[in-house]
Amino acid sequence: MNQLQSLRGMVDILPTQSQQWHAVELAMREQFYRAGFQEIRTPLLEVTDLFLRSIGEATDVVGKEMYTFSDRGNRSCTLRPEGTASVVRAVLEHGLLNQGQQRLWYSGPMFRYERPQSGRQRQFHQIGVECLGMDSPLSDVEVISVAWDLLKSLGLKDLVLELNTLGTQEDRLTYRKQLIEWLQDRFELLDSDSKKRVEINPLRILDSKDPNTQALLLDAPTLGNFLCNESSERFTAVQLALKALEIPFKINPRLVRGLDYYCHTAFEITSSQLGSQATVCGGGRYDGLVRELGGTSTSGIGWAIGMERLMMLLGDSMSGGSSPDVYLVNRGDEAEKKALVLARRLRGERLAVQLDSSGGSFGKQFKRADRCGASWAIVIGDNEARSGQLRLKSLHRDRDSSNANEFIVPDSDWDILLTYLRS
RNA sequence: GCGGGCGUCGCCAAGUGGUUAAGGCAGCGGCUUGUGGCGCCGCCAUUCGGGGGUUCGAAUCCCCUCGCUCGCCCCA
Repeated sequence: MNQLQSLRGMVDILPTQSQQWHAVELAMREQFYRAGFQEIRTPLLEVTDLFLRSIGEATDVVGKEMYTFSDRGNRSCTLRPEGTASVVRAVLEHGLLNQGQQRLWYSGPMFRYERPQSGRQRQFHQIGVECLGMDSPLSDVEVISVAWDLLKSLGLKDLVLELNTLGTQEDRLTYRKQLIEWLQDRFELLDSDSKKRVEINPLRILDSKDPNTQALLLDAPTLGNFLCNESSERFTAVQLALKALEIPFKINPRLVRGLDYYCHTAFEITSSQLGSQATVCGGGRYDGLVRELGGTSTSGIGWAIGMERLMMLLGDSMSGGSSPDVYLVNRGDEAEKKALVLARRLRGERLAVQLDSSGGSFGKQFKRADRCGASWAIVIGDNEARSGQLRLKSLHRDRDSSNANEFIVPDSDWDILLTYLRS
């Protein structure tokens, strides 16, 4: 077929689904408002360097997944692959930290050039929060609880909170050294993917899917043993606070966030119902990022929820089309004009009004009125136009009963008309 | 980037070498140009993702290509 279609991995959200998106977004705004977060909106396009410096050049996101191109001024630009870097950039650019801590939320499309599959698209949507200038372990837990409660409030079940600590930069460096040594001693026993990673990204070998490698790793040194006092105390504090909030969690020592800027608390909320892309929410602490991007050392923590994955979990539990209150059946030149005017007036009264503008017999127009689920039909034909009357007909109730479902109202009697339509 | 599955009307589909490519839903028109939901009738793929080949003959076989989908890697 020569038919034009959307780019691979770019998905349309059709009217039947947009309803559910609105419902979810509304629920989220409400939660953010109550938790004291404010919205920030940043551009979709940023200077490539922002992501190189924040996410890390060795990561897959930067290495092979960015939509990068040169603009007409020959600047290297990138469609944002995630939200945190942009938010931090904006906060620094506008000096928001001079006004104290920041509790921000954002939402919008992100872009990653990957092979699409279930729960993964090239343009996808995230909604997330970023807190800057808050370094108590309690703030980790508060932020996690906002995500947890949010997902719970949408009626999701079977969620698992997975938790880990990545320690400080120094913790990881010493651990990394030890791990590389340990791996090099067993180099020949590793799978081919892991062999390539020994020097580049040894921590990720811990997450290898190869069963032999996994078996081997049972005896490998673990990051837990390399944590400094501050790191392990913090981790304990986080766990205690989660228990106090009665949020269940599972420690997953293999949970290593893919982006360089994470440290200390790392977490994911997963669902067994999502197939192989099980993470619906992921986040963690990133105390080094602000300085990395040129600000004064400031702690940060945040998370992001993948909207498409969330929608998959919700099924169609929150969908449901909207139908108009009134369908305006009209026929005849004079009647059409009156109907057009009436439609506007009723809309001014906050009623949802659909005007039949395709003409045809009354029978045809009623068919359409019925199909769109309107509660009321208002009929204006030649007779009504002449006599200054409106004919109302209830389309839902009283269909089979003997109750009257048709009423005649003078078009000058606005109050009676509205009373009917709102009943 | 690498594997597996699949591609027949807007949607769900039958059809696996032989004259006009079933059927259902949706849509449109009519019975009914002053009244909907039911019913009945009619219309709705010169064409089977695209290109090439084999054959007297292909949606059906072969090759190439494009797309979708699931998985790997990685992430939300």
